[in-house]
Amino acid sequence: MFRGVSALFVPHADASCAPPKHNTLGNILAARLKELGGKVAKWPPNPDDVTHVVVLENITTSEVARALDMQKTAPASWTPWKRVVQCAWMQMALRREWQEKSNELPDDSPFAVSPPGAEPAKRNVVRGEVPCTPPKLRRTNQDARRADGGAEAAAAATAGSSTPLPFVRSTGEANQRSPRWGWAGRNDVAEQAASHAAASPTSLALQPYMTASEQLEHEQGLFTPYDRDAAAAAVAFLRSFWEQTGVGVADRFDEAGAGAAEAAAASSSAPTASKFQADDPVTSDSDADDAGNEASGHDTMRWTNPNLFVVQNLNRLKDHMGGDGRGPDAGQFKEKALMRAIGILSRSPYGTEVAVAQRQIKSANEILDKKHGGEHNNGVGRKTAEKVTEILETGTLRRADVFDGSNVSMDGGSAAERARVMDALTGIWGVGPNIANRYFLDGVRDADGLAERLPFLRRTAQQKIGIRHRADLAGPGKRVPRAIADKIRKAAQDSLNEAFPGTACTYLVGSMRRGKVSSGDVDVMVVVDSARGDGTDAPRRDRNLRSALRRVLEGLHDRGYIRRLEEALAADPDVPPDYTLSNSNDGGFGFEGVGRGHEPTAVAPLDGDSEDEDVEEREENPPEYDAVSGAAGAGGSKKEETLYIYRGHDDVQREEPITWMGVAHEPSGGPYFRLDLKVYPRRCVGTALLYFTGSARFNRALRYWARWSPRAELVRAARRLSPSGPGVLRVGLSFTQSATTKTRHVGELHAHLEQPNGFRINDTDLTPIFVPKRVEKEVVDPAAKGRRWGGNELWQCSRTYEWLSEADVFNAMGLPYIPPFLRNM
DNA sequence: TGGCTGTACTG
DNA sequence: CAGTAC
DNA sequence: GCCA
DNA sequence: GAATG
DNA sequence: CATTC
Repeated sequence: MFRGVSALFVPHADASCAPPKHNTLGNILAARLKELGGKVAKWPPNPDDVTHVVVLENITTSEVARALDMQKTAPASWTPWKRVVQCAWMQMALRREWQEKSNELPDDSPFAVSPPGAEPAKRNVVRGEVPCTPPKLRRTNQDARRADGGAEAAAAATAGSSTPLPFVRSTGEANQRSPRWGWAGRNDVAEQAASHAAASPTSLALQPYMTASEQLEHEQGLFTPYDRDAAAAAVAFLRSFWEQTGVGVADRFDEAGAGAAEAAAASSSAPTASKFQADDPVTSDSDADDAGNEASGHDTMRWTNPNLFVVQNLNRLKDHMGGDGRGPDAGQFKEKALMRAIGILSRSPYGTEVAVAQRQIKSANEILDKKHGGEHNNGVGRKTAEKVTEILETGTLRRADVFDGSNVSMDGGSAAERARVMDALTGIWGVGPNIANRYFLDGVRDADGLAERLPFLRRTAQQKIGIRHRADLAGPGKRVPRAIADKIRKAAQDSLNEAFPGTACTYLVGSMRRGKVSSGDVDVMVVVDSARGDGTDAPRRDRNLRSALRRVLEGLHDRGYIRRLEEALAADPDVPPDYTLSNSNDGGFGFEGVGRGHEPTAVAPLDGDSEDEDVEEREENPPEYDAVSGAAGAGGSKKEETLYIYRGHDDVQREEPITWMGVAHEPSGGPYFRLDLKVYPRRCVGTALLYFTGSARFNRALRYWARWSPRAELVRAARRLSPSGPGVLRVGLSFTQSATTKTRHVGELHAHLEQPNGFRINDTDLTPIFVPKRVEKEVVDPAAKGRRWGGNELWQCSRTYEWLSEADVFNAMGLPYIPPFLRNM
């Protein structure tokens, strides 16, 4: 097709104008171009050898000229212009070749780059991504599809909440639903447990709060009973800390706990209280992590909430606030702020006025007038209050109207359309707000539209899987029933038992462990006890965490739950040419998913003493166990003076957690769902379970509280755990760069430490932290370029602990054990 | 004005 | 790094 | 958006 | 090509 | 990934 074409690739306007390298879009295109008989012009180019100038970005010809100038190419020789076209043209040609076996070059005029002097086209495209104008053809197709979708949606709307939920058993479940704890009061703990037991046939009758996986814990002596009231109080307390919201509300746990418990009990006496369960684990169609949505004005809100109207309006606005990830101006936090108000209102059994009286939400005026004598507003401040006032007074929210008005246009389409498209696109696994936004600006309107472009997009493995299974995975109604999750867990356990009897244990975690009867995905955690078994310290391949994961995957494959990569590709009739080529990362396991850490990566010198080691040599001669165990996270082997970082090498003992995220379905067929596997060493079962059980909000609340709340008990707990008192320490410095905080050792800080005053929690550790107070000496590497200790950095105890149960973790923090089903925040 | 959980991985 | 995910 |  | 951000 | 070494 490209015979006679000699293309010069221009990377992009602000690049250094080096020829495109590696796996860039330019390279992919260049490779295909050569395959199809074209030529790729060398850089710097000889004008005579070039028939097309292909730009990887939507730039003007003058910018191209500037780019060429920088390469010392006489601009004069480039006039008159050859065809300067967007790379989309080549992509289109390639697609045509692939789809239609066409032999003709497509018309390039729609892809011509605007001439010098013309208004530069808007740069609404990621570098290297398919730029700008979508081909006409697809636009009409889209219109057709959109019309269809609209009709369906309308039909669904008239039918009420009858949208079929593919994964949820259609019979029975609705009738098993019962109110849960929380607003409804203390008895509901028991009720919840009962319904939980009903939902989980394998639960022990005697201990109704145990899920199947807890039963397993119990058998292993890991389960700890709990004090129901204390746990409920602790949850109420932590909840008040949800993301900074409740800071200062109560400094003392007991006071706050008692107060909250009281409030809960009081509200339970309200006649209609049980109607307002925002995230009933049994009832809810979505995970608790989405709470707020559930109370939204959509068809999930079946009960009558006096605040429904206000909530609906706030929610309309919230839907347009979707975030820019965690960036500095991330809408994430605005969204969260709105959700706080929405949550308060939707949980309240009273109308707004009553809620105001109860201080569940302050009245707009009150907030505007004063600060409540120092009290906090539950994180609902001026702007939100104004919005509530507006809704109450005018019956609508202008800002939301503006967004929702279909005639309001913004880059790439109307605001209302944007919200819809963003929803559809972010529903794809691997596509977040930023990427979705780019696609929107790019003219993509739905997942199918994105799928059409897939061959010409450099995308992550996740996104490819996400797109391939978009029909099964996307959308709010797609849920996995507990029974299937149980089967998967059991299959995993069985596979391990066959291969490595007695050394590995599986848990069903995620929302399932919190007692939900269905979930958006299946989370299974594997714990490998590498030390158990033959009684020696010697590493064994079969105790390797990675081996365990491989074994689980193979077992799941043998039983028909997951596919090998080849099977997935073979089953897909529409596999585009480069679908398999680029950057697919399956973790080296060969199954349809994204594995983590499969190649040995780095051998870095420790303390800068030794020369760089040869990675390949190390691979050929796997290091002895002693040398490697240090690398595995136990503190480094000073003897070797080299820190080995292996990403899951089968020959070494690997003690770092390993994950696999992929898709699975029932052996008999049926829709695919997301499956997450994570393997941990035994020493962190407790913290790992805590993390992987969630909920996300619970984790955030807990971590935030543990780190920042200078509660006496917390400090005492930290001191109890900490091996050393105050002293002079050397610490690294961390700094913020580009909206993310990086820790890098750019210097040393000699400071007096006070007692540890909090904890830092992650999925492998709970460590006491110190805030260095008086700085004595600061030695900063010039490379730090003036960056200094910010004052908020923490020194973290380097000692590692064994967290063999969740109860240990709670204990260490001075918290009562909080059972999983109470963690649905 | 900076922080809002903490971490690992891709491309 | 920016982005995504858990 | 809210808070310190 | 590996390392870096 | 894009860029630098």
